[in-house]
Amino acid sequence: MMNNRQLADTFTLIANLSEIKGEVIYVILAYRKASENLMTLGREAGEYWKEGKLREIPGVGKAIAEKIDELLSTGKLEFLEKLKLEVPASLADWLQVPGLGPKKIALIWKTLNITALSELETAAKNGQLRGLPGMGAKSEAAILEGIASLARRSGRIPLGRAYPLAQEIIATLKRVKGVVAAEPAGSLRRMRSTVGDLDILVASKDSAAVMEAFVNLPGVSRVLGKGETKSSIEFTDGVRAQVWVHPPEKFGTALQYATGSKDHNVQLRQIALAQGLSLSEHSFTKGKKEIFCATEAEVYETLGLPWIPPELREDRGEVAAAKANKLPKLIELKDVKADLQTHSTWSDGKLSMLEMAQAAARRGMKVIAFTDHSVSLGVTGGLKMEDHKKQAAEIKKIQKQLGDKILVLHASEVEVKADGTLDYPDEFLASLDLVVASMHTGLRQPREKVTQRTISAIRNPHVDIIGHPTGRLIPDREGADLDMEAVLNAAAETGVALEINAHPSRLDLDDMYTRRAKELGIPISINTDSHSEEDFDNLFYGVATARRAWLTKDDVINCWSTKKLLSWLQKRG
DNA sequence: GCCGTTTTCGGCCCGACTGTTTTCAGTCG
Repeated sequence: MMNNRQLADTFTLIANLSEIKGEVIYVILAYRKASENLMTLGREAGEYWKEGKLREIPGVGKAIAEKIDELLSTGKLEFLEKLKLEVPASLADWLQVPGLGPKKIALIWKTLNITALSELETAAKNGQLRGLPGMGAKSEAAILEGIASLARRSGRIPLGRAYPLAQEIIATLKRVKGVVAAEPAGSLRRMRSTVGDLDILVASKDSAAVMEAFVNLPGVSRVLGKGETKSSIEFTDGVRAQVWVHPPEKFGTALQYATGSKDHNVQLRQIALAQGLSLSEHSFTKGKKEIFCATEAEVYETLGLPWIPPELREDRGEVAAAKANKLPKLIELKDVKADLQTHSTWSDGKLSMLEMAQAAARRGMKVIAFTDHSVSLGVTGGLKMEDHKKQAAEIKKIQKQLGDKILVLHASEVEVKADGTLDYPDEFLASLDLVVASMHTGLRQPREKVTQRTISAIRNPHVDIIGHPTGRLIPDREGADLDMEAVLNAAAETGVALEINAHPSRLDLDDMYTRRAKELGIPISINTDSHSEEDFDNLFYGVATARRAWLTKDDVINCWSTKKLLSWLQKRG
């Protein structure tokens, strides 16, 4: 059965081919919207389908519901097959080329009768594109450069790489004379796990100076555009960045606009229109009157709304919640008091337990659990059962040194083996303070098998937390093909906690599934999985993911008082 | 193609930038 991602890809393909075909734009937008909503559903469309409730999925009406039904029943779609006969599917790849849109693609395809990207490249090299209506030598060169940059770019940029890079750029821009403020915007500010490019917003009256500094940043290979309010660049590694410059008195509307998401902004504009206001990145206008907002809070206030945190601005119900004054009080970094998955030199960590505990304490942690790997994960120096006696003795010793600065828990990240059994027997697991069960191998098992494996770990009464539940690695590896609804239901039943692994290459569970987990009342645990001191700083990304999932500090066991956490662990056995 | 405290029909955000235009179309976010 097709999963949400495959369904979403199908509708994106329909949208792309329809666009090249020249279909009315709103039909295309509808397919795109449905595709996006499927990607961020948190629950398989197949579940809705079984219940006969496909149309409850936002953006899915009669026509798209019928198409989903056909895809889920037969795995095929007659409509798409016919569409491919009209517009060759390979043309959809052309849309990935920066600077090439549906109109030009259709023009080139129909005039030169070519469909492969390689043919397009050859045509451009041979000078066959100049001379087509509206195209000259520059368009031709831009397409060639676009194809080359496509090859350089490896898709979306992980947040863990994008965020520090953006901070560097911001630090440089803040030193430019006249700059009052500089902030990340776009999906970067909304803290999505991956971003397409880096968006940065600057407040200054002297736009030219900022643009000059921006296009001259170290490592810039191309300037894609340079204007008074907006410029964009590409670095040698293919990463793209974009800056907007607005005067300080317009910074609020500009930051709100540039942060998005697009759909969130559409909602705000509609509220504005209902009040007779028009909202742009520059200001509100009412007839000839213009209202400026220097801060974002003023923008929302003008609309009669409380300020909405950027992580929520995905058009997933946040505007309605704001209207009803029911926005959650989101978890913050300072609320986290415990790190329940860390590694020391006992397995593959770089520092001793004492050094790790001290580093965690310096960051305000009150509890740290050492979850060194279990025996079967040989490459990590996994611990045999008898090793744990020695580790327990060392914990006793360092606890004396640490005093009441931080409480050290003796734990283990126990491997869920390919056959679904855990690496240690139950009697032994019962003797540990805390058990995290994780999968590192056999992630490509068939859906049923890998799901059953996870559920059997969830059902083990000694397991407290399921570590990085899907095993995804950003941006390289998709997670296991889990039946997530079954996994979440099992977790809700047993009360086990699911982890948001804070490492930026994991962020697993993701925001969508975490939000679904919250709906089902499942406790969440945010852990850094630290192997070194710097790794503790990744907590920031884990908390951001939790915020995107609408979590409050009560939803996260790492924020509980030590007493409450220990009593929860004790009850679980 | 979707959707509804202004609509079951008529809307659906809109401004900036570039290139090929001589007043605008295409692309992008």
